[in-house]
Amino acid sequence: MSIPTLDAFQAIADPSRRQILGMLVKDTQNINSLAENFEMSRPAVSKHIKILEMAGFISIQEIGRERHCFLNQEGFNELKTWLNYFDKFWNSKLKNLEIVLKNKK
Amino acid sequence: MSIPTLDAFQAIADPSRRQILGMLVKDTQNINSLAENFEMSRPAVSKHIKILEMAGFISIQEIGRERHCFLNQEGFNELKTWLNYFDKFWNSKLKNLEIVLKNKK
DNA sequence: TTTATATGTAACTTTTAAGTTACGCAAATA
DNA sequence: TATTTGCGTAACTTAAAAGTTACATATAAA
Repeated sequence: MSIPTLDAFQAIADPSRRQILGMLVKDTQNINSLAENFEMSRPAVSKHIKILEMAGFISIQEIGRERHCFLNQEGFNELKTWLNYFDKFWNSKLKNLEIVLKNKK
Repeated sequence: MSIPTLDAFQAIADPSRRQILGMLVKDTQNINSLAENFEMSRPAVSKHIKILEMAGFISIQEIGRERHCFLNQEGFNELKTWLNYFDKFWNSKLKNLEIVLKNKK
């Protein structure tokens, strides 16, 4: 785990981290209740959460000694922006096809 | 590099691989012309391309001894599907807010 | 037909990521 | 106030990813 990355793409590369995000769709959860769902140790889950937080996928609200995790749209938006860039490509390809078909007529 | 992964999320985790995808937006390119843009060796680029292909981000058309790479929508769609799942979450959060505001009036 | 080009692959090294255990510390509870 | 709970972190190990060089091979060009 070592140094946590800030990169959104790397953050979601790990299946456990995607699973954590999936769990937070339903409820806000603290670190321990998230960790209960995994085979791995709590510190391991804790590190995953740190990576997700730094990459903008989750935010954490500290309530006493507990840390409540919830989804943060930022990270997701970063991915969307990237995907949108390629959508322009598909759209222009589609347009080219239309032009070709039009000329054939 | 070793065994190429089939996972779309892992495929785009690597910055060089995202760069390769970016290069293919403009033109279909063969392996060598893609490799020219990188500091790393050609075999390294070749392996990245294999991973991108297996994850459904690019397709390859063999023309003689050359292999022409172009974007494939499949991989991108896999990511979109994943993101859409979370969009439901944001939408329901928004709806809850609307209900709260409505009740306040 | 010799040579150059475009590639894949195997064997290896290096780097990085992911996990572990052992600890410390502050907040809640008994 | 002693104890339990909910964490973070450091030090370490293991596993996987990313890169390298050295080859082999098929196609194209001289």
